[in-house]
Amino acid sequence: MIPDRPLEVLKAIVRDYIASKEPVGSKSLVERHSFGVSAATIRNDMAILEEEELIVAPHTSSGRVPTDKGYRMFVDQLSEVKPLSAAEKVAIEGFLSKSSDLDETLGQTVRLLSQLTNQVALVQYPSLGRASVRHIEIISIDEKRLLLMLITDSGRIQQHVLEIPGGYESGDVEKLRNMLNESLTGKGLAEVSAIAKTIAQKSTGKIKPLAERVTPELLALVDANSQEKILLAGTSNLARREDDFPGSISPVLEAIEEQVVLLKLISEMQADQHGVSLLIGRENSVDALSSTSVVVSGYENQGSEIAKVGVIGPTRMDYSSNIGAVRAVARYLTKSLGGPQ
Amino acid sequence: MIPDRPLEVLKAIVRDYIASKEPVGSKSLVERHSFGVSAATIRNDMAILEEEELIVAPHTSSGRVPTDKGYRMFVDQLSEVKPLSAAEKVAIEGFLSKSSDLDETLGQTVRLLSQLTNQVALVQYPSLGRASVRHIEIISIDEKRLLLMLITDSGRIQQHVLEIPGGYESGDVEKLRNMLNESLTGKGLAEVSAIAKTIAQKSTGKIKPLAERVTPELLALVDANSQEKILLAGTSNLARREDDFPGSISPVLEAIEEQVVLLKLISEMQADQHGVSLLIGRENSVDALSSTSVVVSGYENQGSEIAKVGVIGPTRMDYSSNIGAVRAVARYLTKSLGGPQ
DNA sequence: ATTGGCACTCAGATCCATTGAGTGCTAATA
DNA sequence: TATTAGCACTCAATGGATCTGAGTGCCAAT
Repeated sequence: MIPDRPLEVLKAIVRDYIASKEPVGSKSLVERHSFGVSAATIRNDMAILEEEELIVAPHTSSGRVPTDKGYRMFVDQLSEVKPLSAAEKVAIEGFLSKSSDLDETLGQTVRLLSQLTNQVALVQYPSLGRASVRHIEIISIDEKRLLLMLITDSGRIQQHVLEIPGGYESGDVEKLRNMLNESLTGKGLAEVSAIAKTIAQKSTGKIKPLAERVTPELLALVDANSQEKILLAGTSNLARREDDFPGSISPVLEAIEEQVVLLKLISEMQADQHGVSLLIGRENSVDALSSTSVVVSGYENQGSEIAKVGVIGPTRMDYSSNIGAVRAVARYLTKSLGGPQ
Repeated sequence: MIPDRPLEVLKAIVRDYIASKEPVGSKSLVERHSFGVSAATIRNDMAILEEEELIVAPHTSSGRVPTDKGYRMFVDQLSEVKPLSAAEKVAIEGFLSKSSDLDETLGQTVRLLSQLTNQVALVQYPSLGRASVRHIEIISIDEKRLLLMLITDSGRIQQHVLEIPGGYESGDVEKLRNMLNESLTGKGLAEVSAIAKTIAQKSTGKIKPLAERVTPELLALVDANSQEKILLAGTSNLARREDDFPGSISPVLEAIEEQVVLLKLISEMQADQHGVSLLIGRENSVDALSSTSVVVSGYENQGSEIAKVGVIGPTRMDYSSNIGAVRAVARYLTKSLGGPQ
């Protein structure tokens, strides 16, 4: 539909605009790229692009700026993403090497990604939806308090302190723990609810009150944590690009801090071509984020995607390297979880 | 040293400036407050204040703005802080009522405080420095992996997954756990290091390799977590007050995200008069934070201060209500920890 | 000690002319 | 038919120049 050279012109416009932040005109275009044609010809091509709403002129007579649609075409045309530099690879490897628990890993990942891209990085905690129980533990803290823990196969650990006003006997606790583990280990979280209830009912004698105290808390734990969660890093990177946002950045920051919104956004995204999915500008439904783009990729554990990791920044971002970084980090994260975890 | 009326004038200037963001002049001052004297008189008073560097004129002939020193005098004169509104009290009580573990409590606290004050709120995790061991737990995750947990008396829970390439026997694990708990429960974290080492040495037979694998990790756990930690919320509140920062907010945001800097800052602060301590503008040593003020208060567990909670915002902030909110939240937090925890 | 009066200052708003990068169109050219 | 040179036109941005007004500092009078 769109001829070849105009497409090249679009790419050049996007690249120049990303680099300079200035609307780019026909003259500077022929200077910086060797199209082998004159500025007038480029102008004709630009007329086509404008016709297709891939670029717009901010003011009647100034250079052109890519529209969301223009950026979209640009990234869809992107045949290969910018590979990471050696230094960046070293950074990733270095971080990968330390095996540690999920919390630490995700915390480090998100900071790493934000430094790599100079954008706001985000990582979603593995959703408990598809997870299954690896282990349930009940630990005595003191005479009247127990710590209930739920460990899932994705490595996520949830805990809650519960008080037993009347105290408890450690033998009972152990029995209950064994009962719970026997019937729940390996089960999907969705099933926990039903099973745990029958355990509470079936239990007899001294254990019964304890079981009736503990199982609701266990359900609350499952529940409270099928609640998704996102880790953010590098918010100040957004502020540094202040002038990429019309008016003020504060609504943008507010929207980003609003986990629910972000979660909805990224969970609806489906990976495309490069294993990475992105929303450009108004492609996302959140008004405050209309001048930002989101780049995410899924990361996996045991072969299936468990959550997403990515960055969010101004529409005028370096898509190529951001896509590269997000993809790389997602892969390494997958590897990292597959290994020690 | 400074006569009465000029002091009143200073207070009025601070209040008006906080409310309006406009440099305040003698005329508007006599209009809005009933000093019972003329503008010319106020001007004389202002000359005194300027002499003392409590106020400055941004431009040769415009109204005056408080200096850091002026704000300082203002808060030191503050006899009583603004009490919380009924709605705010309800909010705090509501949040207090849910007993939950430390992570949740702190997370909710920091969000609450940020909403209450419309500032960036921060809460420091209880420092492990003075904490002592409440319980050590080792949980089997699967054949080759153990989860090591350290629970301190402040309720902080630390965990780390460790791999035992050669596998282990559950009996050994239990023995080791008992040994560790017997000798470490109740001990201060500082002592853990020495004691744990002797345990590793004294242990014999089958347990020895396991002990030698586990104790270093335990130390790492103690170590990694005497590393202080801060929780932040409401970063966008800073952005909303963009124009209170000369140039750009981004260096401010960067400084705030830099936990180390923040930690150093607040750990050096000593509570004064209202049980709250504050750093105003350049009173703090971080350059990027020269136009912000920090308001913190300590919160306690078992009678001694374990960490700090507070807000950070532009120097031009409503000190009275922020001090009130921080103090209230610190108290409730103390109560909340004293109760369920 | 306080006040009215007055000359003075200076940031900010408003207006205007200039500049120049960039456009769209047309007629000529390959 | 595609490309190009040429040209008139547009309009944001820039830089004075001028005006305005809030606010000051000072002095003489009370």
